[in-house]
Amino acid sequence: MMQNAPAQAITRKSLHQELVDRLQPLIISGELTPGSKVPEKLLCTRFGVSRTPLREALKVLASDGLIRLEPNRGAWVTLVTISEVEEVFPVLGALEALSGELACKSITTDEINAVRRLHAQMIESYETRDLDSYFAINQKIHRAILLAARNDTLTTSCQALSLRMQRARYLANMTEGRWYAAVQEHENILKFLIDKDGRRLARTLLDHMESKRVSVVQWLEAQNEPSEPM
Amino acid sequence: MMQNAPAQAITRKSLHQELVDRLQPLIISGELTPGSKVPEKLLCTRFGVSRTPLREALKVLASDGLIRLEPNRGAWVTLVTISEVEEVFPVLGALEALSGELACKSITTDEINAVRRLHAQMIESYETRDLDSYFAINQKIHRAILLAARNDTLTTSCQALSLRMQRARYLANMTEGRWYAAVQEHENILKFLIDKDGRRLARTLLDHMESKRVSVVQWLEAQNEPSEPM
DNA sequence: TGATCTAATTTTGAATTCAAAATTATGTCA
DNA sequence: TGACATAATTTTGAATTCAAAATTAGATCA
Repeated sequence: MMQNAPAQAITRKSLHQELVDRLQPLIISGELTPGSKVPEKLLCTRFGVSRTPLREALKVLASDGLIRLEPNRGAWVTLVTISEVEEVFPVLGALEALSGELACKSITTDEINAVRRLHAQMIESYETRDLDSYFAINQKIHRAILLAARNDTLTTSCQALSLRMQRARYLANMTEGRWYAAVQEHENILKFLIDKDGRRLARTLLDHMESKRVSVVQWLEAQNEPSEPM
Repeated sequence: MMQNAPAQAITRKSLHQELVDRLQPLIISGELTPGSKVPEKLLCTRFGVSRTPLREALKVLASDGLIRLEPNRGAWVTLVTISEVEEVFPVLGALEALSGELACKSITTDEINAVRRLHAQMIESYETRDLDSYFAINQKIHRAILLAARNDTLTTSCQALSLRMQRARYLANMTEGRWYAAVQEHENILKFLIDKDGRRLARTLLDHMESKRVSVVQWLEAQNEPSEPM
C-alpha cells in the first residue's frame, strides 16, 4: 500500500503565484531595471497571460517591497536605498541569529555534513576568486541553517527580507579584505554549528550580518557619490 | 510659502489596498469565521466592489497568511494552530527584542512619557479586570516601543506576524496568575525603557513573548481536547 | 432506502471590455 | 522660438464576460 508520504500534494499552482515566482528572479537579477517602470504589457506578452493575473502578482510583490505601486501611474521596480539597507540588515540579523540558535537544537548529523561540504566548496570558490559561485554557495549555507531551524515562519520572513537585499548588486563590492573576513566568519559559523553552540552561532551570524551591512552601505555610498558631485 | 511638511501626501489609496485594510479586521475579529470559506460574492456586495479588486486583496492577505487559497476551490480563513503559534512566537520574540534594543537608542523623553501614561492606564484596566481594555492598551505599548525603534521594516514584519496571532482569541484565556505575571513583566519593560537599558529590555520582551506563547498554547490545547475526546 | 451516475447550477480563474486618468502629440499665440 | 492650451493616444483601474472546474440536485437502479 502506498504510504501517505510527505511528498508535496500535486497542487496545481495558480497563475498569479506562478507569476510571482517568475517575476522575483527578474527583479533580483536586475533584468527589470531598478527604479524603472514595470512593463505590464510586455510581461503579459512574455508570459502569455492577461493583465488580470499579472496585476494580482504585482500586488503581492508590492506587499513584499520588491515593487512600488503608484496609483494611476503603474508599478515601479524599487531600488535599494541606504536607509533601507540600514533597516533590513538588523532585522535579518536578528532572524538569522534565531535561526542559528534553533538550528543547533534540531540539526541532524547529515545536515551538518551537508553544510560542511558546502563550506568546503565555498572555500574553493574563495580561493579561485569565483565571486558568483562563492555567493551562490554562501546563500545555500545560510539557507541550510535556516531549514535546520524547522520554523517555516522564520524561513519565510528571512527569505522575503533576503530577497529585498539581493536586489543590491553588492556582489560586485567585496574588497579583498572584506572577503577574507567573511570567510573567517564562516569558519566560525561552521565550527559553532558542529559544536551545536547555539549562543555563539547566533552571535556570529549577527556579527556576520552587521559586517555585511557595513560593506553594502559602503558600496552604495560609493555608487551615489559620483552622481552627486556638488 | 508653504513648507514641504511631512504631512502625508494625499495618496488616493487603491481599491485593493483599501480592501486589504478592511478585511484584516474582519479576519482578526473573527467576524470571518476561522476555517470557513471567504464569501467572495457577499464581500463584493458588502463593499460595493467587483470581484477583481477583492480577489487582488485576497492574494495579498494570503501572502500574509491570514487566508489560504485553494486552487479552484476559493479562499479560506486560516485558523491558528498550535504548531503555528510555536513557530510565530519565537520569531516575534526576536523581533520585539530587537525593537526594545533599538528603541532604547532613539526614544525621546516625550515618547517615554507616553508609554508611562499607557502603562498607568493598563494597570488601571488590570485592577478593574477590564480585559478588553487591558489588551488594547497592551498592544499600544508594544506598538509605541516598536515605533520608537525607527525601523519601518521591523514595524511591518512585527505587525504582520502579530496580526496572525491576534486571530487566536486567546484574550479569553488569561488566568489570574498569568495576568499578574504579565503585569509584573510590563513593570520591568517600563523600567528598562526608562533606564534605556536596551539589553535588559530586549531580554524582558523576549521572555514576555515566551510566556505569552506558553499561555496561548495552553489555551489552544484546552480548546482542542474537548472536541477530540478519544 | 441508499449508492452511483448524470445533468443543472454555481463558483472560480482569467480574458476582455470600458471608463477615467495620465501621458504624449499637436496647435496656438506672445 | 518656446510657453501654454487643447486634442489624440496610451495606460491604468476596475467591471464585466466567458470558459472551465467544482458543487449541488436530480435521476436511476440494485
